[in-house]
Amino acid sequence: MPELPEVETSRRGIEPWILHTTITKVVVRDRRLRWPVAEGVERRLKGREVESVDRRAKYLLIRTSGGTIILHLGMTGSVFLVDQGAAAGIHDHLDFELDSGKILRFRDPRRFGSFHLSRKPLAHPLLAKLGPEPLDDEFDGDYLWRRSRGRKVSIKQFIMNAQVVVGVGNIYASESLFLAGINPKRAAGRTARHRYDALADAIKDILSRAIKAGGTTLRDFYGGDGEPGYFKQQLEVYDREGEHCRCCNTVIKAFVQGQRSTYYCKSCQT
DNA sequence: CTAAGGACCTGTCGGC
DNA sequence: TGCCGACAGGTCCTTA
Repeated sequence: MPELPEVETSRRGIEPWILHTTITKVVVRDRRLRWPVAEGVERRLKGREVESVDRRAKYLLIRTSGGTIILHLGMTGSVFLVDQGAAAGIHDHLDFELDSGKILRFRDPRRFGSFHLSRKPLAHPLLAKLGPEPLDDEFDGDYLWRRSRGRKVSIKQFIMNAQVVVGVGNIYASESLFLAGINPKRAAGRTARHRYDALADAIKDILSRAIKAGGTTLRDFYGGDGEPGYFKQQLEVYDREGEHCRCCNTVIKAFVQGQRSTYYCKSCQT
């Protein structure tokens, strides 16, 4: 479900509700997430105040005096607030009860999401080797070009690799390649420097606009405030197979690449 | 080191 | 109406 804009939308949605509140109780209904939820997290978090709500890649980082909660939403995860006493559904795996009378609830039907508690979250094995944030200044065309030398993978799979750059998932990979005019099948190592300049700019542009629109809701994404994302209306190629390119009227094609669907316009993207 | 494929899960949708 | 396969916003792990 969530790529970087959706996680950032979730972060902004929950932050005002949980910052500087105290966790009075943690309820784990199902420990079977992507990795089993560690024993004892309930005790470690009880009575702790939420000191900050951050994001690194697609991870939400909720810092408390008892350690930092590292939450990943996987494909179908979401976080939202409900009033205390609200009935939990079958996929509501985690509750963080707050002294404000609200509950921060984690729901995840497919259970690809994860929950960890760490004193040093950025050094956690899952986060330690991640590439740069796409919206940071250190991420640019020169960086992408340098990292891509000698790589034979397609450029689409290259930018979806979190060790190269984080946060670019299946939707925004197709979208940014369209915006940069690059064919997704092109080999990463055989793509010219000036194209990487355009691609880095496109990634920053797409992600910024998607965050501004509250993310993309295709099926079931809702931000922490319960609102869907409105970026779907701005998608140029993703999920538009058989429809016409808004730029040149060519029919949008789809094919599978690395077991993920890719959408593109064969006329605009070379 | 890189690249490719499988694995983990549940829900939904289209076709027969 | 009911069943069955295909597919879905992620990413780690194993194998070659």
